[in-house]
Amino acid sequence: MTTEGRAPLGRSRRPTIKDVAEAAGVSRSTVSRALTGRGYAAGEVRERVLRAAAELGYVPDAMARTLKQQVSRSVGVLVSDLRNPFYAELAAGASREARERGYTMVLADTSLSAEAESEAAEALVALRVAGVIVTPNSSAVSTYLSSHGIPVVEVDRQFAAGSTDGVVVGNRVGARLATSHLVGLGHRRIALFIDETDWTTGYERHQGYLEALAAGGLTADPGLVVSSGWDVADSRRRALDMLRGPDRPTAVFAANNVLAEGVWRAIGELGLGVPGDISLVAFDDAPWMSMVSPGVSAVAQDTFNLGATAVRRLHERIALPEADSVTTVLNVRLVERESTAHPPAL
Amino acid sequence: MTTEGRAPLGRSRRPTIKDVAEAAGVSRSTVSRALTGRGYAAGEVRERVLRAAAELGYVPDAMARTLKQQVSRSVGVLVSDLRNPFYAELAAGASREARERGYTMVLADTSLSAEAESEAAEALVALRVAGVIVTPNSSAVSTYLSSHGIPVVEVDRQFAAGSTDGVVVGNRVGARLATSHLVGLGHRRIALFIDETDWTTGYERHQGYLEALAAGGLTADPGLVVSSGWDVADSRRRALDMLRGPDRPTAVFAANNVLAEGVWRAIGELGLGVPGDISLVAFDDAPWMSMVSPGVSAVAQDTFNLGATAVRRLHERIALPEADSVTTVLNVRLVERESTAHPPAL
DNA sequence: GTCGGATATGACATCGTTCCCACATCGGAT
DNA sequence: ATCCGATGTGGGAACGATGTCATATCCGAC
Repeated sequence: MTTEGRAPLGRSRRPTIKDVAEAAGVSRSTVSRALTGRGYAAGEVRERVLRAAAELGYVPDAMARTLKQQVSRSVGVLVSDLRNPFYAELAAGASREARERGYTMVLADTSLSAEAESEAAEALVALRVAGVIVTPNSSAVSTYLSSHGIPVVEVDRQFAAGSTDGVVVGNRVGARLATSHLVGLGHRRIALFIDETDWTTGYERHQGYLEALAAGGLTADPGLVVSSGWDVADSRRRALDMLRGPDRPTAVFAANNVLAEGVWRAIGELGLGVPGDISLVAFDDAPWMSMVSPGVSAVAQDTFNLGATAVRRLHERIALPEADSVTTVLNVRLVERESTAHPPAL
Repeated sequence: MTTEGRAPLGRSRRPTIKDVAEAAGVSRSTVSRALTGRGYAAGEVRERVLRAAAELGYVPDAMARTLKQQVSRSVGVLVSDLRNPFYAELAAGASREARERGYTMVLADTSLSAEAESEAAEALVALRVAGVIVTPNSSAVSTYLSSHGIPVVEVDRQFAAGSTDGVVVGNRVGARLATSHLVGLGHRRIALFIDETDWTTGYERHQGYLEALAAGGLTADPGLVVSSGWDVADSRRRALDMLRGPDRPTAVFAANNVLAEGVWRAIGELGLGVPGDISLVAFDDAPWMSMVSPGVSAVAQDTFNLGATAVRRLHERIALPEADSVTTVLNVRLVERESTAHPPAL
């Protein structure tokens, strides 16, 4: 609490490199060299500096450093919806990997809105982040960030394949796996619940579904492909409609965990038996799927790893800005639980 | 792609305020005034500047600005585990509120480790964030950050009540609510699953449990209070032990969603009926609790709002650094589902 | 015709770092 | 004695923004 020296150190001004220099009786340059390890600093002097720094509780100003060096140690992470366990886990993976590589993570939840996404992107440009990983809602983000010279990695889905790096999962394979599983059990009327087919995820999963049907010698019935909105409420509503209607399917493949939740709730409300009346398989293995009874079969993706891999890719990209862009595809696997069985006998 | 002027603008250097100034034919000062709106700028000039800035795609460097102004527009958010829906939702709430108030969010997952927490805290000091909200693992963070003059808000649990702000929920009330509910149904052997009782959350929930027992005229049996580890696996193991043992309880109150999951799984594995053989109520209403059947009764906290409120509190604190510290307590409510009923007849 | 306020703009120091350069000292070789 | 490389250290100019201050011009009032 005692005020020291002539400068109004007063209550508490953060110590700067200058304060450390004075305390150690050397110049700012020397302190910088001693602390960063770049350039000469005699053993005894280095020790003195380190001691002074520790004593003052000196923490170098990342802003000033970044400004001078023109490279930041922060990466931006843009995800659609942290409340969805998929994105939360992806962010968790990114966080761990970022920490391990010495990056801090600037995160924004873009709420599936293109506007929030642009705003966030601009903030990241202002912060001069070293790179960004994003689950894009449009092609605008990647374009915008790239135009500002910021490396981008698109995760989960891609809008700018070819011009930016991507880390995705085997959507087509996964969808085929899930659908084939149903076909193999003898189902012939298999519905697909999907939110959009413009994004790569939706498109690929739809394709995988169709491929599996074709491979099983089934003709695809467009009436069985339900374009749902992105939320549980809408999915549930549409599932109720479909399951109440005539000629209902004997199995449903839900293209993501949110849609699966809607379908699951609808099934429960209608008092239908799973898998007795209807089989259900989901893309993306959310925690609840292993908690409910019967457990829901699902295509599991290593979401945590998806985030971690994206940060690794970004790190490499930052090191080699001019290298050709790469899309990494992570494998998925089908987790069979109790929600899938033979269709009911006629 | 054409190189312009004498300076090596070359491929792409980010435009600075100087570039805008030259393009608009004015000085840097004028550009600054025109863009920030602080100080004079004639209508025509302002327009010219804005146009030049837009044309160049100029985005002010937040680093330089922060360095000069000595105040940043970033807040730090430190959470224990993004994979836990509780923390994910808290982060989501913080994110939305941060965006609304014009802050960017620097987030770190501290993995329940004190070491990661300190590291992250130091990074936040280096970044000169305007403030930090944290779900603390120890008292060290708040102390450390405060000593560097950074405002802190502790969320969910408090280690530094009195000296820093806090935003928590009515833990004691909630636990009493849950336990009383069981007592009211006629249960006399009610187990408590809890991970630790050093943190305020654990302590208060334990107290609430005890109070409810006392109010119901029951004597607390220490053998019914299970100190579990923090993960599902351990909780499950201990639940198996207890439920297999003699004289098992007729009801369990799990002090958080992770413990509840362990207990739920154990019950399922043992083939016990809920609520026929055993009633279950949880603190913290995780998504799966409304998905499973029977639904799990739970003390619901508005977790999203918890994060949002913390950011609001932080914002106020930043504005008034010297004001007395405040602890905000959010209300909880008991959501009754089907996992709680009268104890089995003897 | 000069004064003074309003209106506008630019020069320049500054924030906390880094790092290029100049410079100092020293021991040993010529 | 002089020169040289090796070993250290400090001075000072950046980085990109802001904001204070000085200054320039104009207009109307005395």
